[in-house]
Amino acid sequence: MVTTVESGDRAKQERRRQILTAAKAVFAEAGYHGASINAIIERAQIARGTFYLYFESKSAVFDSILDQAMTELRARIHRIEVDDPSAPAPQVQLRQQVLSTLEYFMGDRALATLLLTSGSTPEAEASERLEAFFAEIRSLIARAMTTGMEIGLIRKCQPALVAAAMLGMIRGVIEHLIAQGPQPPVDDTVTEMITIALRGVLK
Amino acid sequence: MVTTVESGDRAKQERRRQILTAAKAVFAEAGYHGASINAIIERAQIARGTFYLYFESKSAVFDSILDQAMTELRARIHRIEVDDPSAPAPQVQLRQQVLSTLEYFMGDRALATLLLTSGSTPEAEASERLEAFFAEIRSLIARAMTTGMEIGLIRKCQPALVAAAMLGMIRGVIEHLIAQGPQPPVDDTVTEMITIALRGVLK
Amino acid sequence: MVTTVESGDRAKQERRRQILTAAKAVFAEAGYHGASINAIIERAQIARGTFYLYFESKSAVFDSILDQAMTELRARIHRIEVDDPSAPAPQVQLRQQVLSTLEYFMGDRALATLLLTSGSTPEAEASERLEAFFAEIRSLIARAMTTGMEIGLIRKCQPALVAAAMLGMIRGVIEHLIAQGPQPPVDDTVTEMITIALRGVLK
Amino acid sequence: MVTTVESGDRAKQERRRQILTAAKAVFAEAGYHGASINAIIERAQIARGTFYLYFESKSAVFDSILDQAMTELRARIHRIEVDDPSAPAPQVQLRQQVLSTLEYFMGDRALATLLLTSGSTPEAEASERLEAFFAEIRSLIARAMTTGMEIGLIRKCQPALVAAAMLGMIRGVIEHLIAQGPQPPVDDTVTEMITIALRGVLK
DNA sequence: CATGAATGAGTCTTCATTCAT
DNA sequence: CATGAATGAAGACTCATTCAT
Repeated sequence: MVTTVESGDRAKQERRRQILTAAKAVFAEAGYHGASINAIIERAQIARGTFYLYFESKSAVFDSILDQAMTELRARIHRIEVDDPSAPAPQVQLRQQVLSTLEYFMGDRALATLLLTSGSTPEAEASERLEAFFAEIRSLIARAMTTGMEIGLIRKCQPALVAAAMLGMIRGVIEHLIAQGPQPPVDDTVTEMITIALRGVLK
Repeated sequence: MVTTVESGDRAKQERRRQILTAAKAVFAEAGYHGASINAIIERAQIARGTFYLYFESKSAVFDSILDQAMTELRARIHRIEVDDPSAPAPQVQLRQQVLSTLEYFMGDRALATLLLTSGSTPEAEASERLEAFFAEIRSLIARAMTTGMEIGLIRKCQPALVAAAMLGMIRGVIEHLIAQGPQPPVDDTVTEMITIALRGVLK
Repeated sequence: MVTTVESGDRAKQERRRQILTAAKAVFAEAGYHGASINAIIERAQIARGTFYLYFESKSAVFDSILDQAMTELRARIHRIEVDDPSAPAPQVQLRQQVLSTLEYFMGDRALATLLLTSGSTPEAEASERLEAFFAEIRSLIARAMTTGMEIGLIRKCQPALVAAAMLGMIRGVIEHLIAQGPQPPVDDTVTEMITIALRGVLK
Repeated sequence: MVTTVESGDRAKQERRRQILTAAKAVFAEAGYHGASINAIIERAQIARGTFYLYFESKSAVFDSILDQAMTELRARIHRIEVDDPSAPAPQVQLRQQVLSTLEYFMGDRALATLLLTSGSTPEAEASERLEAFFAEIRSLIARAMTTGMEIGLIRKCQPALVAAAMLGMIRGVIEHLIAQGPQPPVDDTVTEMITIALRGVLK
């Protein structure tokens, strides 16, 4: 009995995943408005009603996808620790976070596309949260800049502007990697990105 | 008679502009799918049928807007001339182009929003052309990098990746400026942007 | 031009009427829930979108129908004037009101059916107002009873109960008339109804 | 073995009742169309499939409820016996039947609501039978009137019309009692009702 | 017998587009 | 040229019913 229930639950989770995956792909291809429940259920190979057995509405799936992605990303991105001597060097921490983030996106192209393009999309309330998430990251970068200036690591600059530029740069690179097709050696890319950010392109 | 026709033509052009302006605002606010013909004609103060007198379809206005913007931008962005001794120094040329571009966007926020967010939106064929336009710019930057490397101005780097990063950075900054509200001193911003790109943020 | 506009308005009113009539019939046949927009537009010979050009929603038409009916009925039913010497005798007033009401219903069977059966139907807010309307009438009758008792015309009784019984009786008679088919001589019916109410059926 | 089967049958009957009770409440609250299988099974605390183990369809439960009610009512209402000297006086018989009917309804408000409002509801075939049932009662009253006229007890009147009025009156009163809330002294109400019917409200 | 996941026909509503005036 | 009434395809969502476990 217990086994039955458990396998039932597992099956349910499986279905949910299946729908989420289909929805993610459709949203990535067509955007929130352009995506139709029809397209999602066709891709997921389920009946119309089944969709609504697992999600309350179109915007609910959308929100669910973005929320999960933001959770995953938050787990990969933190403040860089500069005071704790037991922590790795700042540049190592930075590299680690960028690498981890890029790898996450490369592992789920559809999701990356979604994250990059769904800043618009009113209607779905998660969209605002996505914007808030980006603001959060910009703020993280800005504070890193301020700290860096204080400890003499970073040159005098406008932290907010630099943060906006950096986040844009990251997005640009991710877009580039996605457009490239399959697995590029993310490692070298990270090195290049960080170099650009820290030293620019001049000789 | 000729005068009448001419003034008629001028009036027609005026109407077209009026619709385009309204549409631009609506598209910027709601995105391609979220924008309704209704919203556009209300904003333009015209009747439903009149809209279709000037544009074939919803996507036609959208395309028209993007096309015009791309034309304007192409007029502001060129290859940087390094051989011609009569041309200004490369950094001056660069600065001029970036400044002109930013000023164009600041003068038309709605359009800037559109350009930044309409990478998604299938349906409207201009969206692909927009993607092509961005590719064009990335290619311009990439070639500038290659040239720069050849003449020993730029350090060894992956031009395509750098181009993606730079374009992303520009988009990030424009987003930032738009979000800021009214007229910031674009001039300083340009200086900062170029500094980041060329020298990074390290001291 | 004025003529055109006016005829346009008249045409619009005509359309509205056409839809209302169709809707009334469908609601009467199938009840609020059972009635589908499909059935209404088929009966009205219009396209789906046209319906929504004239009414916001299904419940809006329903409300509109009931509201209009209640307005019409209110115009036919008033407090019976017993003090004013210039007014007709109470029994004449009563007869007049009952007659007028019955004639109204006989002139629009579908509407009568609707009024008689839509006490249930939640969802449409007019349904509550209909219930309130019936309560209003019951209250009118109850007060008439009280007054009648005071002036010694009516025997001692429970006004509220009598009111409920009387309203029920009226509804029962209307149902009966509708079921009968075409034009019965409403006049005799009214006489009988009033006689039952005032003197009962005993010899 | 026999015992098991019997207890099984009894349990089955129990389940059936449980579902009927739940359904009755839901139908009374929401009407036939407004009632959902979902609401019924939630109220009955059973699984979706179980419902269909006991009833063929939604309309089948509905029919079953109405049928049972009609059976119960038929057991309470008969022709009034005027010839048999051993029978109670006609007015006593009348009183007994009205009282018994009212008590039945007061003991099951949900059912009363259902009976009063389900005259509409096509779809469920029992609705027609309900209409037939009402016709049956009207016919009973009409024949009582005719008989009454023949034996000089009732004044000259139109039996069919009087029957419709009387049935309407009964329904009006039941509605009134239900709306009142808990147990009013049904006895006095019956007296009033019969008085109205027989002698009217004039002094 | 009981369960509840799955189904898909059907519902209301929106909106880009057409066309008679 | 301008208008706006009319259209109907398409979209999101509900719910009675079925069936494998």
